[in-house]
Amino acid sequence: MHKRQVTLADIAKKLNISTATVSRALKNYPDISDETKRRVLALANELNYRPNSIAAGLRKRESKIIGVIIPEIVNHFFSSVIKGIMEVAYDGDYRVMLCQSDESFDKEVTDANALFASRVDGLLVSLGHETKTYEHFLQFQESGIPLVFFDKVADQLKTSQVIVDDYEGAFQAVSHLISEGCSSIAHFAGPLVASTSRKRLNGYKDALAHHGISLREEWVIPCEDITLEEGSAFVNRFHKANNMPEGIFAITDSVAIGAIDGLKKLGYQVPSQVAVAGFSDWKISSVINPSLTSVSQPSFEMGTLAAKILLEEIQKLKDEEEIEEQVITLKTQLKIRESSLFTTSRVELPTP
Amino acid sequence: MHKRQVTLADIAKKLNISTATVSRALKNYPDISDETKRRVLALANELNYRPNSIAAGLRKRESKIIGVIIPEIVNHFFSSVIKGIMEVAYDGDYRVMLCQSDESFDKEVTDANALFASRVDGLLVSLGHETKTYEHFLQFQESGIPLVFFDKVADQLKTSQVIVDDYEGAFQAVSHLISEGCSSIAHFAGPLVASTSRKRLNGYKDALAHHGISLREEWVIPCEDITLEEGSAFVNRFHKANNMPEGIFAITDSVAIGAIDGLKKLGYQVPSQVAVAGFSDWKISSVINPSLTSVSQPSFEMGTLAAKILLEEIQKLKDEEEIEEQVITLKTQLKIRESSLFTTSRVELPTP
DNA sequence: AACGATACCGTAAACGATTTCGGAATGTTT
DNA sequence: AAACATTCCGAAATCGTTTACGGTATCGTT
Repeated sequence: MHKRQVTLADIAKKLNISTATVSRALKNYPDISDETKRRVLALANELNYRPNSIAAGLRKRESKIIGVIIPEIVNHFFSSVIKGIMEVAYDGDYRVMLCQSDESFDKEVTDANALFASRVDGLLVSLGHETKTYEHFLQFQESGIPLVFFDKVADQLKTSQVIVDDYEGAFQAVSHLISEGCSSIAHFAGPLVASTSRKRLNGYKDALAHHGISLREEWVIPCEDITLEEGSAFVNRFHKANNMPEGIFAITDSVAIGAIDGLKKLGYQVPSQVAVAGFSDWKISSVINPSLTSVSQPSFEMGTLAAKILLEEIQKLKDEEEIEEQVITLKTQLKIRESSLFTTSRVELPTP
Repeated sequence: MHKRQVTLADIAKKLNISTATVSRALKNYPDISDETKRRVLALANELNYRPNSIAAGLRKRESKIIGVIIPEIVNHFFSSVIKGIMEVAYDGDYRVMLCQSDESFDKEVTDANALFASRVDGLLVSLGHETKTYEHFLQFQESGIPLVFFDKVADQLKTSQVIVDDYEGAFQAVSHLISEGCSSIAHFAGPLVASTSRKRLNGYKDALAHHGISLREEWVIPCEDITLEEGSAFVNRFHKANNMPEGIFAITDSVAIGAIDGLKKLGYQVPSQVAVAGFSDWKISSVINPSLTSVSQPSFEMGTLAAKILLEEIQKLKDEEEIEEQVITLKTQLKIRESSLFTTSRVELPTP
């Protein structure tokens, strides 16, 4: 094992005082004389004493750690959320234990158990696609450990949530495509077990209905991996079927960008033949060609907000105050760019 | 505070045995009778007992946590590295405590101290730009806690490192631009305190020298934030000075993409008037227009490798074996795409 | 009957910090 | 001088698990 590290007892012994006094001196308690404080501080500094927060955690029954479970970290949206979480955690003097479920239910369960075993003071979760049951989160609720969901949430559980208005965002994006002249719009959807995917799909459907456009089931294709490749593959499929819509609304920007790429390679003009809109507004989406119309989600704010709510609940728990669950819905913003500016130079497609 | 959670003592009392026996039964020690094990397991299950790894950590003097410090998480390269780290950690039954220094030296120091206080069993670090001194990492070395650097490393410290061959990658990229016909090449460099930035700069310089092209200092501009905007701003600066090079080698893809965007807006043809190459090979780089030539770094492998080395060192420490520092250099791969395919339709620029 | 081997389990001391309770010493007030 | 307040500090319990050490009971062996 490692070399023994400096402890309170080491300092206490050298100064011929008790560990209690050392502990209090270091924490600047009022009932320790300035002289003693000075001596303790000096020696602690000299010996390079570092408090052992594991020991403190055991005694105080708090770890100063918050757990985070997300489906995937290599993802602009989630990494932004995490950044937001980490900033708030840092300011509140909390550490972040990060787990990636990799969209696997088993991993999510294992991670939840591991975080519980680590006695995190609170937990932030965005669910994976496979998750349909929530027993692995019950232990937190039963033990009274605050739990906040964000983005992909568990509606069945009574917890705080921070989500974006996926429905409204999708509705706006599709309405925009329609107002630009698209009379037929396909949707490259997400895996429909995800709450976000379902809400976007509903927004898509309702926008069509609202504008009197009938839904065609074959134009709703759910992605599995949500990749550039899928976007490309789907437009190829349409092309082969000789059934290309005038607009495409994709579950996220990667799929939209893949679609644009596929369309270009097939010889279609974007947006004059097929307009495209995405979701998430990746940094990159504004500089690609054509720049991509997309629904911007406040990912960083989602992270800070979720973390703030969690820390608040942790604090209230300490103070034995009542916790009431909050559900916060953040507004999206439609960023209109070249990929959907349809009317400028509309080119008729051959009728299928 | 939270509700009391089930402990070994609870189980022991109910079964009228000692906590020691319960502990051993749960860990399947051979000197506990099957009957007792059965009863303990059954009750533990019924009460939904969860081991408190904080207590275990204190007693065993190991936390089963590895710390990770990176400059920035909203970044494809780093998030991929983290993904690699987390996979290895997961398989080795370690938890990951993640800190983001935000390129701030003070935050890096605070994070290092916090991770030390949490008694992580090992630490993985990629340094921030501002870091010039390394005292905050000495405590780990002095306490014998394994420390592995990756990407942005501290050469002054005697630790294992996993890096990519930035020099060679840059050399290849610049040589490629030259072979495509660029007789003048600018470099949008990174902050030169970073080891990676310096190596890429050296690769750039040596490639020029190797091909008999003289270096022009005004064509080496160090970025500060490494953003799309900087790439754009720099080409604007060249344009205003009426001094546009035939090729641009950017420290990373975001800067390259920003440069391409800026060039387009200024009316330049890419690559026929100005060729561009980036570094990192972001996912997005292959689908933008023109697709971006870039040096691909094995980020995921870097993460898995660094984590594996760290876990090995932790294991060796336990077994009291000798640890010898390894320095592993991963090869880059030049992905040649449209943005640098110069010769096809070379257009002369007006002489400055 | 005496001894050793084996199987099974308990005692108690760690791990390092925190905190409750209280004690001693000094000063202050009546 | 007695009573009280204040200042400063220590003893010891505590958090929950692990583990070195030892103890008892049972059985087989000679």
